[in-house]
Amino acid sequence: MHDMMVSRTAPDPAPEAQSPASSNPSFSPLYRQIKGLITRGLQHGDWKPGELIPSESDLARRFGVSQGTVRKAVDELAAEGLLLRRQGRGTFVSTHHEERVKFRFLRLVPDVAEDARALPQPMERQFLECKRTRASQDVARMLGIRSGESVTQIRRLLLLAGNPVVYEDIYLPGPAFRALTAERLESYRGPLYALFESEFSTRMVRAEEKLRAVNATEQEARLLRVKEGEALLLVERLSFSYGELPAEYRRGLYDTRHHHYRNELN
Amino acid sequence: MHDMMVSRTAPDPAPEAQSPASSNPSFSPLYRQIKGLITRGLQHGDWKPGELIPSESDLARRFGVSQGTVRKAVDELAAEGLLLRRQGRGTFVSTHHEERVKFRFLRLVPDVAEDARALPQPMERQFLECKRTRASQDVARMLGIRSGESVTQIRRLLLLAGNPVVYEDIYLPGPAFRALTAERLESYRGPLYALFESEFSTRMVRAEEKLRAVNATEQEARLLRVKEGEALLLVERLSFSYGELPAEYRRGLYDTRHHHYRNELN
DNA sequence: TAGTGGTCTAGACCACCGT
DNA sequence: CGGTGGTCTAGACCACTAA
Repeated sequence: MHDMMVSRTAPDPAPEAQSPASSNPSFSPLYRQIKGLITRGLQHGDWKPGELIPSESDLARRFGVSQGTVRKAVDELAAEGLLLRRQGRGTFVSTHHEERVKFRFLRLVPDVAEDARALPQPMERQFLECKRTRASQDVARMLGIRSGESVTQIRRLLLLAGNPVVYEDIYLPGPAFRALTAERLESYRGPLYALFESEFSTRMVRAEEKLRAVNATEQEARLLRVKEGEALLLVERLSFSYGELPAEYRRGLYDTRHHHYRNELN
Repeated sequence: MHDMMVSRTAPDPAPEAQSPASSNPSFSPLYRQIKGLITRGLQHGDWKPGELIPSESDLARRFGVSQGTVRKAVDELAAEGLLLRRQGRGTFVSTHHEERVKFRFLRLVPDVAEDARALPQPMERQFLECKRTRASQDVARMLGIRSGESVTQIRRLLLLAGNPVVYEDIYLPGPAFRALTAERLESYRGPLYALFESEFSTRMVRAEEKLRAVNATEQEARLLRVKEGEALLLVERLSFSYGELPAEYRRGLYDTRHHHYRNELN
């Protein structure tokens, strides 16, 4: 991260929250430019997940703006989950190692959970496969690569008290995950995304999911120990790393007889 | 809404974003108290959905605080969807009549939708029933009333191009909806929540959904024109009005062969 | 006690909307 | 043009953390 001043008329590259009929479309407030600079610092690896970033007053000095302007930029980044503020300590780069944000993307909760907001107890994992393969047309389209390109595929089960609840295929693009092995997956304690972050420099920032109900095939039924034809929740997830880069495609089948997918609408 | 000053030490009744190990738990920043006062004004009906609320400087004068403090309060309310800011015009009470927020709670989109963020075209509606009945134990528990109390039940289909896609039962608590009839439902153009807002003084502010996959029963299969046993997406929704008041319970079955439920994770 | 984020203020100016 | 929300500043003080 370099010290640098900032212009007051540069356009905002981020398409978020744009007025459709803006009189001056090439206008970006200062704090958004600061936000962009901080984001670039995160992408570039100036500060790694879990690390402390410079204080607001420090950043304000570097960028040549007031602390309030930096504050607004950091506010938005914290709201998007890229940064984590801790009063009295400083501002940290978000990480999937954080106890508070573990399983941030898993919305499956047991029906009997007394408090739906409580953290789910971790499930047992069983890895069935971890191999290099070529992207099918579907997978390639989701990941924004060409079909036939190399991807890493993980197949696993999640179990609760010995009962399989989730069966999923995970696809990771490109050569970044070449070194990933079944053994490493087995030995690692903690969320997959924490592993990806620590050892493969890929941090998942946000994700889009598509949900549908499907009837279990014979193979799926066997693995999840349900009857063939049983209704399963199919969850397709596309995860993005910094800069809206598609970094993982996941296809999960959830047994929802004793669990449900929880969502909040605002 | 009365003019009134505000204390600097009153506790924050809202449990949101509380530090678990706060040294001084009975501390609430000024802007949260202002937020509470505005929320109370909304509950009390001082400003109705779609109406303009007083300007920030006006509110600041009334409450005896600076404009920046009011601003922060309004920012949060706008982020929660209770208010809508429009530069140059003012701040408005959110309404389900807004073109931009119609079908805010319906996450079902056609598989072929080129832009997932595009507004779905409105579906045809077919009301099967609208009657007064007694709350079952399940429904009563969800709505926070006693079983046996009077509720209004609506049963309907949503269709796209003549094909049924959603079959749902809607339960509304108490006497507020006594006047609701099948005829009114049939004649009304626009989202249900807009009708509830305009004619029954009930605005849905947020909702929680539980999703699972179920096999279609014979009756469900007939209504949705699918095979018996076909996997359907069961969506249970509990909607809340101002002040976290449960105001609607909904049990919907979605045919997800050509549609999916879309969700974003952050 | 020093340093961090969190709140609050007062004032200036800008972008946008309706008239 | 006046009024609204939106941005930016500078400075004061508070709450919290760690040493």
